[in-house]
Amino acid sequence: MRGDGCCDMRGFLSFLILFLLSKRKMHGQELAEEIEKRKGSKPSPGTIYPALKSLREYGLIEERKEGKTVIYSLTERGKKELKTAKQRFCRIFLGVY
Amino acid sequence: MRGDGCCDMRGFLSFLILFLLSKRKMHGQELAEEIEKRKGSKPSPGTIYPALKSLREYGLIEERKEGKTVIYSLTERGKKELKTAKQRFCRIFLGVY
DNA sequence: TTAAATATATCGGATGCCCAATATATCCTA
DNA sequence: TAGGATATATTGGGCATCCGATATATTTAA
Repeated sequence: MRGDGCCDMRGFLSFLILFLLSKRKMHGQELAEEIEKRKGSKPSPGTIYPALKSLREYGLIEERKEGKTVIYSLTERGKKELKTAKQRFCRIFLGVY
Repeated sequence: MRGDGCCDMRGFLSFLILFLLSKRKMHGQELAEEIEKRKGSKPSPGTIYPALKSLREYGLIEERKEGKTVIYSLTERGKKELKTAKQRFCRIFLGVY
């Protein structure tokens, strides 16, 4: 339990990244800003890049280098994984609007 | 990232407990079973009771001993905390149905 | 061609969720 | 009044998330 009240809710970052990338492909900084909009604080580089690396290693996202930035997008496997993760998510939090 | 796919989603337990107790007061085992229904696996005693203790120490839930069992319910502060946690939750996961 | 700015990436460590094992207490049954 | 079943509780530790600090690469500005 941390200062921001109860309910740490750690462990949702990868899920959120998959969800955001399913809306549109983005590079890391864009992702960090989208997350900041939602949760109030911007994830640090030490948070966002290891998470992206992990998702890539699991074959759920792929990268395309484009000059300075790297564009991340979902793989087919990532889309499938997001779908089942969503179902799990919805069953767990059924009724929490 | 763990075996059950991506998206660990740990750190939601306290939140879920507050939510479930807002529906009806329960004792620990009932809570564990409700959580099992939602997430598929039953939290172990070493998970559920420390979580309850923590929530009690933060003044978010209160206990009433009743023979063998202990009935847990939300305090006023717990209700308030749940409300803001819900708002945070909904903003973070906006669009994830 | 420096210098600053931006993006990506890694490392070490703090935090705390969660579990397995174990212990205690109460209730029920024979 | 034993013995089993159920509920509560604690302890120790594993492990993933997440952050701060630091490093590298590319782009832009001067």
